[in-house]
Amino acid sequence: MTRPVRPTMRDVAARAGVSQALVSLVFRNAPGASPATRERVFRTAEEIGYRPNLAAQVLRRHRSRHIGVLFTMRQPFDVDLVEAIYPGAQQRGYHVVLGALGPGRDERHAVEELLAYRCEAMILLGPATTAAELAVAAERVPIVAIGWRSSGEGVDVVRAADERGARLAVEHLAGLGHRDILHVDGGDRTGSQHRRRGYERAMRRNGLGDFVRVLGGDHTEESGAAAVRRLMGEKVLPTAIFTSNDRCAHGVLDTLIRTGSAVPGDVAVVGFDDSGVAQLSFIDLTTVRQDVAGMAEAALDAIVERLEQGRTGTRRIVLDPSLVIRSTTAAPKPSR
Amino acid sequence: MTRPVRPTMRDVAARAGVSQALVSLVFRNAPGASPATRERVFRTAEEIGYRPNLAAQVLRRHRSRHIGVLFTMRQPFDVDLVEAIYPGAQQRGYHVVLGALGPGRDERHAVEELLAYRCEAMILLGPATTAAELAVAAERVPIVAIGWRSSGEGVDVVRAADERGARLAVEHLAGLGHRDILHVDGGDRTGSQHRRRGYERAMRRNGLGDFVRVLGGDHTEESGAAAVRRLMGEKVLPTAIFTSNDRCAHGVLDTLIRTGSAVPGDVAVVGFDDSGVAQLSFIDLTTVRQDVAGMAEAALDAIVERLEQGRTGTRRIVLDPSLVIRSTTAAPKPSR
DNA sequence: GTGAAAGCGCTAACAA
DNA sequence: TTGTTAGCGCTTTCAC
Repeated sequence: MTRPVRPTMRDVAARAGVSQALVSLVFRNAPGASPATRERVFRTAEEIGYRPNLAAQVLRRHRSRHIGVLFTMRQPFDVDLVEAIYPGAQQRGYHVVLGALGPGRDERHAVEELLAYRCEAMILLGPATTAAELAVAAERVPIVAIGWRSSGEGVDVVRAADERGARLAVEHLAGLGHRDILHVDGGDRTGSQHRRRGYERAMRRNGLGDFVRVLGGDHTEESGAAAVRRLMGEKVLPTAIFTSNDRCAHGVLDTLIRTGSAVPGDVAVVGFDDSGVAQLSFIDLTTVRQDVAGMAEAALDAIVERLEQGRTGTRRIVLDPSLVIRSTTAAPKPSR
Repeated sequence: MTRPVRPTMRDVAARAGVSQALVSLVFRNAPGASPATRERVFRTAEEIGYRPNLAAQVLRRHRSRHIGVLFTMRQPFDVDLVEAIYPGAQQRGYHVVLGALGPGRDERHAVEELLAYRCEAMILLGPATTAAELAVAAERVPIVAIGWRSSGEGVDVVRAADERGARLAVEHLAGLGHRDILHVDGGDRTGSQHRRRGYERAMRRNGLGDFVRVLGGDHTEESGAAAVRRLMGEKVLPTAIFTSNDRCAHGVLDTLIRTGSAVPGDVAVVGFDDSGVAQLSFIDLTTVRQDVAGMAEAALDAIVERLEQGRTGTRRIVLDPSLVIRSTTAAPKPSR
């Protein structure tokens, strides 16, 4: 069991015939080394396969330049966000450390782990943690919650204007002539409460207060499927269904089609997020698009402001969603 | 911009009135401290909010106890594996460091990053990297590739018996009376070639050599949808379609249903993986199940063997897949 | 049962 | 332009 001892800066220095400090200089791209030396150091390092020891760097620099990102692998929207965060972080000179949430890995645990890695800041996607718990973590490092509303101090929030998004959906449907528009909500999931409220208000504002109807759900396909199955017991289906996210819409859509309802002929469907599933050619879901790239940028900017510009006040950034009209919506059948 | 200076072991030691070395002892659960001292150290640490500095630990111990896991967030099967790896790694006393692959984040880059974090070993899920490239990385740390075939030395491989899996699918369909069984393959994706070969062989072995037909695809929903659309131009559809993975099967399934074909009435569909999508109630896909838990365990064991038991020879572990019969398969219509 | 001391690989201030 | 030096926070002998 030979431990593969990796070359250190000292080894590079010895081989290149310079001091170890100079090697450090060169690797940090700091000024103060002649081009010739620079070249030689790099070549020597290459030759012996040297790679900087991040642990030593972090220890010495008192900075890790790591940003922790907590997310749920199963949520396509979270994945979209993570993919947008990666390049943005790199641009700003930070590394991303992923913390996956899931069965058996709760938020507390994951936050602790990211803290142990010496993350300088954390981005939380759709966190379920209470404000109080977050505040504790926020004392240690800047925290940005995406898609989450906090009244807690110290936690920056980036989110979509969920209510406006829901209004876009309702007005689109109402504009097509729909009146019996049902909402499958997202329970206590990210943004759900405000999407539901936005739905209710928009319905009333459009004179459809009598048609307001909400079925309980969450942000999974199964909850959408279950909602439609519950509906099947009734004589008439609503002419349109607006769901709290795309995964739920997927369940609604597929279950409708499999039970013989045409979409959008019999029932129109609108989702929320515009995650990958909505964009599949055979799903082609009309949905409320959240500005993923904008959210990622805003979150990173919020972190940089705190880390490098000394901001201390809490920020709340709200981004406007937009409606993406695809093929799951059309005017209701004239017969109704 | 006050840098929040975190308490160190020295601080704990000073406050508890012991030496710093003793605090270290206590935190490592090493023998040699009285219960009273132990208690006091822990209490003091708690009081001042001390948390061990992982960077310092890694630097000093020459061990990070980190295992890097490279995966594709968009592949449900990869996500299943990651979720199985987490608890297994923890049991064995290791931390998991995630490296996400995706657009703009290639394997080389991700491997380099995990290496920089001082990962002691790496698990690669369905890697696209060539053997040669992997061998370079394998010189530094033990590498286990899941679902990948390597002839390269030094890289352990854990995979499903893809050919057998394909045979299970074909024999199930043939047993139901299907003859015209088409395969949508996975191009160069993980396991595809062997699934295709398994399909071809099983067809011939069952006297269906004349019906062998492969449509090119990959492991995405769109490739399944595209395959069905290509098929629509023809007078008759096959009575059964076997795809190289579940996502592709999803595209096949949904496109069939949307274009008016009944499943399994008109066309039977079989996927591969048994990932989350296959288990959705409204998809309920008959599929070839890969033993995710078994693969995760095998990969972790392979790593521990190398790291702690000094194994050096290359291992190849092949796990048997099994057939999960759900509702997308049935006997073909008698008319045909 | 406890403490002193050396040093992991690197950075950064200072000296030459 | 280059070298010297003092640690970062921790682990780990080796004394006491």
